[in-house]
Amino acid sequence: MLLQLFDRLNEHYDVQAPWWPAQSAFEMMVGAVLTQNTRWENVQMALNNLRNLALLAPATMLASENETLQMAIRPTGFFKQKSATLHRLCAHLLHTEGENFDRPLAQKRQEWLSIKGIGPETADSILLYGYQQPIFVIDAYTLRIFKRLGRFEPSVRYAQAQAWMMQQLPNEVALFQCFHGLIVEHAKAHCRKQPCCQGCPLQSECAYVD
DNA sequence: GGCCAGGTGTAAA
DNA sequence: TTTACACATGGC
Repeated sequence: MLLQLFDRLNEHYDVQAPWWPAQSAFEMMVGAVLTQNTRWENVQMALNNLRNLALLAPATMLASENETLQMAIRPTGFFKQKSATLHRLCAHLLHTEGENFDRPLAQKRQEWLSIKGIGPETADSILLYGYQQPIFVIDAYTLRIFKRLGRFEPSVRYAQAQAWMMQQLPNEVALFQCFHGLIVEHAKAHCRKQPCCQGCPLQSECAYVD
């Protein structure tokens, strides 16, 4: 049934794995931090600033002055916290450069979660889109849509929602990437405010309000 | 002018 | 363990 939902969305939106809009893995990771509780349009402004300043590489970003970095990412809000998180992210990347990726996925996830400013959604996004690891990303859109569909309890937790999704899906990176992308595109197009609206491909299933 | 956005960390109940 | 709140800018 979850795959049916995937098919339904897939018929309405043009989403191809890996979907995440970025020119490099590092840019993807930076975007994941910057989009925390922030519109993607604002993230794009910040990414353009960083690109113009040649800061879209771990070494140059780590070497950048905190004030420079803060000015560049200001459009995304929370710029003091995020600049510190980005510097920690760069340090982690440079420190673990050249390491083999043979450790269990759960362990790699814990390493990312240990970085202050990187929580479950950001860590899973980095693993799925930056490292092509099979883990499902839960975001505000996912929670909202599946609550409305009556699939999630109103009080559902991140780990619970993630386990529920992954139990029902084949463990495939491209599927996880595509499905999450479809959820985001669908939410942006149809599920911002109202439970449902004209042209919503999930209208027939949408019976719940937040 | 008020509300919201692809979260996270911290403190208090 | 769960809930409340701060963090901040830009667009509608």
